[in-house]
Amino acid sequence: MGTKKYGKQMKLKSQINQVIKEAFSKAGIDHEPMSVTDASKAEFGDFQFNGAMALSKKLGKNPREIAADILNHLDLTGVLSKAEIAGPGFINLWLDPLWIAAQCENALKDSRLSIEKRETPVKVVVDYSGPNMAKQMHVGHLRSTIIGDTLANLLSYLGDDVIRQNHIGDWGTQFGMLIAYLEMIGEDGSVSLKDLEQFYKDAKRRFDADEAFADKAREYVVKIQSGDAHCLALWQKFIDVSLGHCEEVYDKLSVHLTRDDVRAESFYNDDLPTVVEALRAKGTLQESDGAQCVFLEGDEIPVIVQKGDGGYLYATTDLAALRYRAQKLEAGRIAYVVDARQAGHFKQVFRVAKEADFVAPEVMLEHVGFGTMMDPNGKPFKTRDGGTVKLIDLLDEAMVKAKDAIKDKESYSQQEIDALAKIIGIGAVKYADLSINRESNYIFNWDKMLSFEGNTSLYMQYAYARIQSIFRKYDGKIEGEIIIGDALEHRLSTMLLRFEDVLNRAAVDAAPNQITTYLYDLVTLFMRFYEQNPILKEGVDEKMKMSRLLLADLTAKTIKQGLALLGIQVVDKL
RNA sequence: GCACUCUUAGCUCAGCUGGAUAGAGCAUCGGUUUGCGGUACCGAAGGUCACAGGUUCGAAUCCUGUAGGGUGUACCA
Repeated sequence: MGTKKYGKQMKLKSQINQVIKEAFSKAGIDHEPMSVTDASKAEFGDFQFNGAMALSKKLGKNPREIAADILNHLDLTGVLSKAEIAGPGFINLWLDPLWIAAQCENALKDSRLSIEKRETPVKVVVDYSGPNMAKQMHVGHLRSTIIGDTLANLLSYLGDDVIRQNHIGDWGTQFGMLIAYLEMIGEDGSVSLKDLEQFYKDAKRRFDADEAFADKAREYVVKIQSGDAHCLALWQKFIDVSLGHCEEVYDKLSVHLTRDDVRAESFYNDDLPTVVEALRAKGTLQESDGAQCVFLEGDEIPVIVQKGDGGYLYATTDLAALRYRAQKLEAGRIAYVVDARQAGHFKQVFRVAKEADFVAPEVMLEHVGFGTMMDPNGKPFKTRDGGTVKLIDLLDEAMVKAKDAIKDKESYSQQEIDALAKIIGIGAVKYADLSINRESNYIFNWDKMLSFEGNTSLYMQYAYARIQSIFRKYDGKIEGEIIIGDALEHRLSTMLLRFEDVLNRAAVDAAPNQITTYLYDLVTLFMRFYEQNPILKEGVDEKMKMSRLLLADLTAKTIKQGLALLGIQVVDKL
């Protein structure tokens, strides 16, 4: 048992790849080996190397021969303990239980679970949420808000320098109407603005019915744009209140957006003429039907940056924002967490920005698109009368429904129940969204998301609480080492070590569902382990008890950390 | 019209850079020495991965075409 001398080193796959690479070199194979993959079945080991088949043609040898050659030079003294050739030339790999155990023990000692921070952080702008100040946040903002926040959490955790940007919509003709109405009502606005949706409707009704009011609204649009102090003050008041509504939602969602992250549309106002000028100077600008356009090679439709009447458009603002982010913020990666329907728009804007040198060629521009939220019938999510569902109402409903999931309500105070309901309810809504492939549409289903069964936040939270209950019951010192006793312990501990790779992969792909899939697999495995390998029961050997407690502890910590990245909390008791 | 995208079990979804007999959950059926939280665990059944070609040693995955759905398509954002 004296071989646990391995340092703190993770990135599981890359370590195994390193072993393979060394074998290649010793065997004199002058090719870069492909990466190992997770074994497709437990009986095939922990990982598998499939590169022998691919090399067959290049080396003019049959794949099993090549596999044998690699295997003969494979170092089975450190990370790996066993390797076998199977089928046409697969190499199945088993990790060394001692090595696994040592790695898990190291992870337990480290507050970051041995997850390394990137040595050279990338400055990443994550643009998400972006609500329109004229209206209340509705379900359409949910996905951007929580996917974006998760991405920001994740990248930040992995060591990137994350800059959150909330590109709120605070500019445009509708604000003339809204502030004219605000002024007409004459109060400070805080009362009537309680329900922005209603306020908007009232203003619109007035606008349509009252010609004088409509004129005033139009006049006010011009006045805000020309910097009229009175109108700007009204406008500012309105934005403040509206942003306050958003913050209420962010707070409920435990989303880390603050006023410091706000870079509103209006922030770029002064830049818009210079963006157009810069494009003109580049010679990419062309007039068409009175509008200033950029025609991109191969695209039918131009990017219009200035209207015939001289006004600017959202493409102009996006270009200004891109330039600001690339040049002022010095971002190396800019991610837009926006509805997939805007794919075409971003594709064009990104191209223009690069071609105009607003953004250096090496800067990664990505549209992190996502699908639409549907009702259980597969239709876009709406209220019964066809209106949009206010996000705050949806979240409140989630908390109400969540109360049913609490086990012994009698043993909690009302306050505790409310706090629990928030953690459960909001967690369920977020998890349901984050656990499906970002790019596809998803069907919103209360019963499913608030179930204890399947890949849900409650199943995770339950597993976590159950582990905590083991520790409450044990209530003693945990001292000892991890012993990999059986196949399930082997699989569980290996799974625990995969966490870092999963996070890195999810960060690259901007895919939160890779994290949830992992957590679900981990918890399922733990539940099986726990069922089969008693921890506190009579007759369990003391050393095994300690080992299992340690594994349970690391599992709980991994669940907690994984959920934390998704912005979901855990509780010790459910 | 053109462009983009999707189609995997009855339902909801995984399936990572192509790899072995395509995986989960729900629903259905059956099981678990009073079980450390049974809101759990185990098992059975269930798929021509829309269809047809192609590339490859190997395709749900890559390419082409067909059918069906969704979305976008110049002065809204």
